Amino acid sequence: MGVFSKTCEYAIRAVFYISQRTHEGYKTGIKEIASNIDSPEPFLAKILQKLAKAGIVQSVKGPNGGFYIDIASFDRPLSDIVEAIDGAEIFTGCAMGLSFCSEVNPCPLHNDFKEVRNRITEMLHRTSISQFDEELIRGQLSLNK
Amino acid sequence: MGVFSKTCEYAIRAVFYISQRTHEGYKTGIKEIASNIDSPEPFLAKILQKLAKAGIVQSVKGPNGGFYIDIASFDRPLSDIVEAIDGAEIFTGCAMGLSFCSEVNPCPLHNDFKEVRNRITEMLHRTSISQFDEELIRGQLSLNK
DNA sequence: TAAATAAAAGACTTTTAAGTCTTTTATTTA
DNA sequence: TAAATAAAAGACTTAAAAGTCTTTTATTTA
Ligand code: FES
Ligand code: FES
Repeated sequence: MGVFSKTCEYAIRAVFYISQRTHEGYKTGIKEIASNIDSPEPFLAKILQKLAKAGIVQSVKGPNGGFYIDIASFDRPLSDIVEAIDGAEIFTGCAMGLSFCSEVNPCPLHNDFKEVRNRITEMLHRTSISQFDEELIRGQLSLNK
Repeated sequence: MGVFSKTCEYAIRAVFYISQRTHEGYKTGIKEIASNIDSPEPFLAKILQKLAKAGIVQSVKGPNGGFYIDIASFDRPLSDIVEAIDGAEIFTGCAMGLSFCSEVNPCPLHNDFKEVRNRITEMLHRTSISQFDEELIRGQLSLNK
């Protein structure tokens, strides 16, 4: 089990890929996205629908249609994707599954785990959707395999 | 979704509870453990069987039987529990679900995520099963709710 | 040694996550 | 305006995680 659900992993990879393609001036169809991020095509379709409803990606139907990211969305943080797919638990939940994390009656791992959680939160808030476009275009970063 | 599976959360809570009770001089039955860590009793039974096979907890059947932790196991790190239940993925896996994490062809989150993963790994290696016994006995830490 | 106790074992069910398929709707272009 | 294209919608299936139940085995104690 990873830190994010499989669905969320596909979502993040897809959004990075779409951002890169938008940066290059293209709208991108599901088939191309799926093959470039190594995900099952119909499942990815479901995920992109959800992201489109959340306003994280944009889409147009018909010939020359596909998915893209509008200027306003380029700077959205990765945390928006994670929250839309997996919810907020990763930002607030207890390491050991207590129903809520608190300073007043903490679990044994609380002090260490809140640092971990903060790091994850910082990473996801600091990182933007379009942040890696150039490195992806240059082929220095990987979204598949 | 948390960082650990639900099964693993129960396992950690149970082991801390058994350690505390062993420290106080008792063997503890499943019913008592389940009610004190707020877990479903028959599911916990399965989990404890697995931990017993892994040598992380010890058990004796029959009257006055139950679960306890032998002296040699007190100092085992929490990572042994996590690895026995969830496997090693949390220590080595890629944030975005690439089939392996590497420096040579990293995903966009690699540099940030390896720090997160290192923190989790350190926390789990540094923390021992018996480390919180006294605070648990004093009621300063919580394993339920 | 019989009865009681408590974990081990394994088959089973339920729930959730992951993945697929078919039909509909919107858009473009010939 | 018809044909082609591509996403949206929703019903559906499969696989994995979570949880339950019943029977067996080991141990103790009366
Ligand atoms: S109470 Fe468990 S992490 Fe805060
Ligand atoms: S390659 Fe993704 S975390 Fe290392």
